[in-house]
Amino acid sequence: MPLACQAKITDTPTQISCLQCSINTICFPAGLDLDLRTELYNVLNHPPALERGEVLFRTGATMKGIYAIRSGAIKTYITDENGHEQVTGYYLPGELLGLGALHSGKHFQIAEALESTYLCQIPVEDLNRLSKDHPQIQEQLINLLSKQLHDHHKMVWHLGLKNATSRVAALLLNCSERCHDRGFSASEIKLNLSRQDISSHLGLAVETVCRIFGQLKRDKVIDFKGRQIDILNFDALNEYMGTKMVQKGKIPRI
Amino acid sequence: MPLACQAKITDTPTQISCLQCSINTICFPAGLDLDLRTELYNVLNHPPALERGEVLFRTGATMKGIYAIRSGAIKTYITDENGHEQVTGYYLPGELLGLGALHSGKHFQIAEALESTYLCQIPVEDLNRLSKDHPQIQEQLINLLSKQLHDHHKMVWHLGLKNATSRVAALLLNCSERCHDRGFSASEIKLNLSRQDISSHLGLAVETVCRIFGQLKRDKVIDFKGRQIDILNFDALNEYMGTKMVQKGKIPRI
DNA sequence: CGCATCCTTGACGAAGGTCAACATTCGTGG
DNA sequence: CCACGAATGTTGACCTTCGTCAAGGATGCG
Repeated sequence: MPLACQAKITDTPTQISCLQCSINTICFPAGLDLDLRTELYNVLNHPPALERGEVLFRTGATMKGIYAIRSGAIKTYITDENGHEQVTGYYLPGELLGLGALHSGKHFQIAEALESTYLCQIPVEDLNRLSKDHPQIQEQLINLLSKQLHDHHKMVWHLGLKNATSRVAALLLNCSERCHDRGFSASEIKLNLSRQDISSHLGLAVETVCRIFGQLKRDKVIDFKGRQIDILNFDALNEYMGTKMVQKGKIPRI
Repeated sequence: MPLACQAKITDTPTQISCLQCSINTICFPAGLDLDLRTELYNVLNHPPALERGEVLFRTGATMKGIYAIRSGAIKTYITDENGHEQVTGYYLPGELLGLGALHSGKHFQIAEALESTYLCQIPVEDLNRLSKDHPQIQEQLINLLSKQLHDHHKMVWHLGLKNATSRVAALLLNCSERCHDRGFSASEIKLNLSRQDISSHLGLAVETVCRIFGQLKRDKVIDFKGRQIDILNFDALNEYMGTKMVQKGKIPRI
């Protein structure tokens, strides 16, 4: 019986193996008998790849399943009446998507691929069916939900930071940490959000994000080329995120 | 067999009945047999009231159980090295606390009572034990977690809004909605956070929060006396939260 | 190659932070 | 019950940070 997905671990977040995946505890819980493994293998499916700009689900759509990202990246956002979008989340390989819709069965946000993205999906009906008979699976689901909740608490913390630089620093460190947790490099990260996406996520203007990136580069805290970011000085970044840097003239003009 | 808590529904969020409580589906799931009800009644306990300023749990503390607020209010916050605190959440009667700690067993934030607060608690070990035998309970827990996740997505959205007034409006509307969901008044809310707490939560200065409150009062969008807030014009508040209000001179000096 | 999209930088003004003074509320002890 | 002080809330003056507008550069795609 082959495992469902067997990608290799690489240095930059491209493809992820089941070992690093958020839902591997669901797909392949420890100490499971062969029958259940087989059944899981049968319900776990791989939708066709999403191309950049393609939408996985929209606001109000019925939840079809829970998704884990195998490779690529997804952003979630909401739009107001004027079509103006605000990014609410950014998901990396190995991470789960759309769990906030479990209780209502309806999605609240729009999920869009930022690049070619491969997913694993477990359809809700299969999940529900298997859950009924296997408390282990439910237990894992509870753990995953709790973990996500924890991550979101962190995000609320980061978004409540008072100045632009600390919010940018928090985003970079958060992304770095998540990459690291999945076995990728913590210092060389590909943040495939446009500057526009980043600014909308953090509640800033695009130009402010650019200027802060530029400043961090000049200060040799990070280096970047486009969306490929290299963190050079974690300590400095942590200080920027903390309260220390609320002093005068940290980001002078020119 | 008496039910565990039998408070009455009132107009302002003081005490909540089990009917409106988040965890009533856990305490008393529909179609449960008498044995399980009895067992639930036995594990559900009521810790002594917390007084204003008392701490329910701290960062790093072992999770003892899941808590629902019967009456009162709780804020959660984190502190940096300098002891500066940042509020990350605000919890009303009928709401759940500390679910983000389920996966690790350790709390990440500090939870502190904002006034005299009564709680219901289900100890983790009892929850785990009952969960093993009763998939219904686990299912409910999954629903609750998913609901919270959804709420936090909203919070991330609100905190990403670009200007101070819209963030304040979002907080007020969010609070109003949650009061309404629990059967309380949507327009007359007691937001028992200090201005300091609000500002720290929204990433603003205290003075800014005061000025925005003052402006909203002058514009007859809200009225307030201390922490008792009366929403007079929901449409206006919604517009403030949206993008419309990013025009010039909305908050002139005097 | 040419267009569209994204990124970057500058100049300027407005929103919001900081500092300071004062008002109000609340809790405590006389 | 009042008096006092501490904590909290409010307002004003001033200045920094950040948003806006505008222009130009880089990148990618057909």
